[in-house]
Amino acid sequence: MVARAAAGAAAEPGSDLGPEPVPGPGPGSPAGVSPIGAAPALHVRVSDDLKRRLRAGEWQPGERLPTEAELSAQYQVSRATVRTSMKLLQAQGLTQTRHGSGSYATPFGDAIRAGLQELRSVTATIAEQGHEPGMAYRSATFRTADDDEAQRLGVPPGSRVLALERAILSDGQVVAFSYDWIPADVLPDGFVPEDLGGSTFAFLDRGGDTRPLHAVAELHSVRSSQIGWDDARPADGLYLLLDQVHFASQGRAVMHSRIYFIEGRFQFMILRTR
Amino acid sequence: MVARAAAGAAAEPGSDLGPEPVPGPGPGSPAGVSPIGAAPALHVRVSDDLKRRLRAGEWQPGERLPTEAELSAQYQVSRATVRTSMKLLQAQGLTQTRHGSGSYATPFGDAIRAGLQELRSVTATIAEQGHEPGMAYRSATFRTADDDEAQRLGVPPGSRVLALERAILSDGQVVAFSYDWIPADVLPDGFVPEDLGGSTFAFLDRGGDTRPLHAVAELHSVRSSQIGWDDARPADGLYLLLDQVHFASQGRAVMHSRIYFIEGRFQFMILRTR
DNA sequence: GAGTGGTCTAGACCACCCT
DNA sequence: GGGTGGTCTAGACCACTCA
Repeated sequence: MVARAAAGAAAEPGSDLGPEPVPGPGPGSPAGVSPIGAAPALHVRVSDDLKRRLRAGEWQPGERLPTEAELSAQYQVSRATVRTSMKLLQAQGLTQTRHGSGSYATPFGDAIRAGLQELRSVTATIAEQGHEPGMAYRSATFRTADDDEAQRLGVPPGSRVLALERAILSDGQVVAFSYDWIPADVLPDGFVPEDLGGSTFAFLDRGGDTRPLHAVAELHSVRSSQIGWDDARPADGLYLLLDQVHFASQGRAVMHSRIYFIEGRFQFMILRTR
Repeated sequence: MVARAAAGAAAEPGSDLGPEPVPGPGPGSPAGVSPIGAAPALHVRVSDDLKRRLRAGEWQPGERLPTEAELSAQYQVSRATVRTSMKLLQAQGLTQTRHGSGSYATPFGDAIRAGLQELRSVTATIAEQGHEPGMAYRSATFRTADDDEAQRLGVPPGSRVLALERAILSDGQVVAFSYDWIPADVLPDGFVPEDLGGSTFAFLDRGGDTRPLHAVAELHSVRSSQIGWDDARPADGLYLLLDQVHFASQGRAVMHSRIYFIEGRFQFMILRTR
């Protein structure tokens, strides 16, 4: 059985050539230098390059992309890898694929972006939408987690947690009130609240093994006069609540957030696909 | 080159054996008969069976599932197929996978399911959560689209649209009020409202080129006494509004829906990843 | 260092679209 | 009927985890 001796072996380990179509269209491109660390997976590089070409307008909305076989030849990768890349594009709503016909650039394109399914900090989302994010801390105190809170975070009842209360701003206007709880053992030794800086997300990222990878979010409609503070509160007391627990590797819960978005001040978009 | 003569060829076409672990746990199960039409893909059957076993409690939350190699042997499929199945489970938040360690049943479990990012009909979501979906039409009438409506659907102002008003039920209880608009030219010749049947989604699916592939959804918190009808309305008038336009192939808008979910009666979950 | 998931390849056949 | 995407297999090597 089994022919093919020298098969297997993915892309040569040393191949640090950035994403680029091999015999492709333009002449030798400047090759986007990969910063440090491990190179992204092949299918990610291919996908990134296809994104670049889409942005560059190589295929207009509705236009058909090259066939999988053609892309496979262009990038010198297997068709399976091309297919994985195409899946990424589809998931981001950049292309549509029709069985027996081909893959097409979607008419939407840039419009999307603020998708809820992608785990990003609120401030990052605001920035990406072209606004100036801001943050106003109201308090940052250590407390003892009550039973309910401990359960959400998967820590023993009575554990210490850092409780935060913040207002999230966009172009100087309050768009949300955020209540966060972070288990004390997630924080580094000698931590003081000042270390948090602007984004808790960025802070957890720096921790290495506390980097949030997933969040399980629940959505609710809430009306209350008890949420928020000062005159930033909306008159009607109407909020969209994003109640989420963030998980790092190992399935470790690193933060529980309840973000009350003031209805009408923040755009919530979701691209739904199947 | 190329050994293996009788390779390739997926599962024997005739194999209508429902999803079941081959040498697996329980003794020969009654094999859920697949109704009509094409059998689901192998990886879907495997995935469905794993879901069944998860529901049955074969692996408790946090517990490790068998390795990919083991599952590959159990189901007599390639590891690649097992991996595709696992991806489905992950996307639905039922399992988490840790590189070098294994796949684990999530601590969330059943709660999830209603993942917003997956485009499914509300009735399908209800059914998948183990409840009995229902639908009560209040009206189905042809109207002239106003400018705003026409723009959302990408049809000329003044076009005819079918306007629907429905209540969505779960186990006999109203969980949402739905207002839908479908361009008349999406409907087949000789259409009468009775053709709609239970799910508009299923109806559009039958149309071939009207099958919804994407939806761009917006979320809002709404409080109003004008939504809904009869005594099914909640006292506080609080709703979570899912305002979405469905697109079929070619980027054609085929339906605009505003679904007002009664706060507290429907679980909205999103698995956010990066 | 053994075990487990992550990535990638080459090849095969099927289902669907279009001309 | 030819072309295109959809599914599946077998095999290989790599990266990570954990005892």
